[in-house]
Amino acid sequence: MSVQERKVRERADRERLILVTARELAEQQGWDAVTTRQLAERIEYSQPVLYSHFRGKREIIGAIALEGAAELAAAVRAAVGAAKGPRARVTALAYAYLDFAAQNPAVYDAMFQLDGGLAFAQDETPEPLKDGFAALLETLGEVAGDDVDPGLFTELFWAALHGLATLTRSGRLLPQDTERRTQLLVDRLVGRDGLGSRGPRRS
Amino acid sequence: MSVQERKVRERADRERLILVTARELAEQQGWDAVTTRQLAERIEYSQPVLYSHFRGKREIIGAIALEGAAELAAAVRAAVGAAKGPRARVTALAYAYLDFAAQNPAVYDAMFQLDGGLAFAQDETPEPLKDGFAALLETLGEVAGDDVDPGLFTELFWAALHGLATLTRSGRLLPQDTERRTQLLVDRLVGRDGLGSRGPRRS
DNA sequence: CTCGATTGTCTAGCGGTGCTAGGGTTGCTG
DNA sequence: CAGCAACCCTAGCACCGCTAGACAATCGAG
Repeated sequence: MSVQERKVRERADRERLILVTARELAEQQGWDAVTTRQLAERIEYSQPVLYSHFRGKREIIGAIALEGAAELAAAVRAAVGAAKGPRARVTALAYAYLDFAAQNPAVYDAMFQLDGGLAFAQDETPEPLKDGFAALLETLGEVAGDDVDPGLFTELFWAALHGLATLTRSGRLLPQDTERRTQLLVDRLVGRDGLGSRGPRRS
Repeated sequence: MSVQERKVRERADRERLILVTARELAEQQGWDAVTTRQLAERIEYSQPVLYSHFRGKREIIGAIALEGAAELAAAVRAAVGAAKGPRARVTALAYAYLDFAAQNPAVYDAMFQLDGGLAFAQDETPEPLKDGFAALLETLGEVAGDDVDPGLFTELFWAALHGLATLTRSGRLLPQDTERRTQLLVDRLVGRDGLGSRGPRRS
C-alpha cells in the first residue's frame, strides 16, 4: 500500500506547488499574468493537470483566498496579543490588517476583489473566513460600547479598514498619510479612553 | 461648412450611444458581458468603430467612471442641501453615497473596482474626480473637529463608506443592517452633537 | 510472465476575448 | 462630374479558460 500513499502524497505536493506558484506569480506580476498556460508552464506540467486539482481558475483563487484569511487572522491575533489595553490592541489590529493588505496585495485581492467563488455571511461560509472575522471580533467586541452590538461594530470597523486598504492600494489615497488616518480611525471609532464610550451628549 | 458640423455632431452622438449602451449592458448583465463584440452589435456598428472613439475598453470604462463621479457628486450635494444641521447633512451624505453605490453597481465598479486608466490623488486627476471628493469635503470638512485636518477626515469617512459599499455589494455584509451600520458610523465619526468634538479625554 | 484494465498525462482544439491591418465603398469637394 | 479622402467593415492575430481524446505508463489478475 505504500505505493498508493506515495501517490497521494505526491498529488498533495503538486497541489501545494500550484498554489504557491500561482500566489508567487500573482504577487510578482499581478493576477492578470496568472493564466492557466503561464501557471502550467511554471509548474512544468500541462494545463489539464491544473483541472485535475481544481475545477478552474476561480477555485485556485478561492483556495489562495482561504490561505490568506488564515494568515490574516494569525497576523491580527499575533499583533493584538502583544499589546496592553483595549485601545492599544485595536491600534495594533488596525496596523496589522493594513500591513497585511499592503504586503500581500495579490492575496488581499483574491480575498476581496476577485471572484473566488466563495460564500460569505452565511452558513456555508468556509471556516477560515469565519475565523478571520472572529479574530477581529475578539478585539473589537470589547470596545464596541455598551449599547452597541459587537458584531455590528466589528463590521463597521472592518469596512473602514477595508476601504482604507483598497483605496490606498489603488492610488486613491496617498500612503504617507496612512498612519494619521489610522490614528484618527481608532480615535473616533473607539474613543480615547479605549472603552468605546463617547463622552456625555451635548445636545 | 454645415456638412462638417453635422458630422461632428453625429460622431458625438455615436460616442454617447456607445457609453449609454455600455453602461446599460454593464448594469443589466455585469461588466463581464460588456465585450467589444457585444457592444458593437448593440450599437449596430462593427468593432473597429469603437476604437475610433476610444483607445480601448479601459478608456470606455474610464469615461463611464467619470460620468459616475459627476453623478455621485450631484447626488450627494442634492441630499446634503435638503438637510438642516451638520449631523443631518452628514447622515444624508452617507445614505446618498451608499444608495448611489447600491443603485448603480456597475458604474460604481467602473469608478473603484475596474481599471479605467484614470489618475488619482495627483495633479493630472480629471476634474470630475476632484469635484467628487470636493463634494464630500464640503460637508465633512465642517464636522472634522478642531484639531483634525478636514481633508484627512474626509478621506477616512470616504474609506468607511467605500468599505461598506463594496463589502455589502459582494455579499460580505448583509444589506439589512446597512442602516444601523450607517447610524453607528455617523455617531462615531461625527459625534452626536454634530460638531466633531469627542468629549473630554478620560485618560 | 503476460496481458488487459486503469490511471495519469499530453497534444490539439473549441469558442471566446481585446485589438488591428488592409481593402472597399461612400459621399464630399474642387 | 472626376477624383479623392474619409469612413467603415471583413478578416485575422495572439491570447484567454477549458476539455476531448489519444497515448503511455503502471497495476493487478490469471
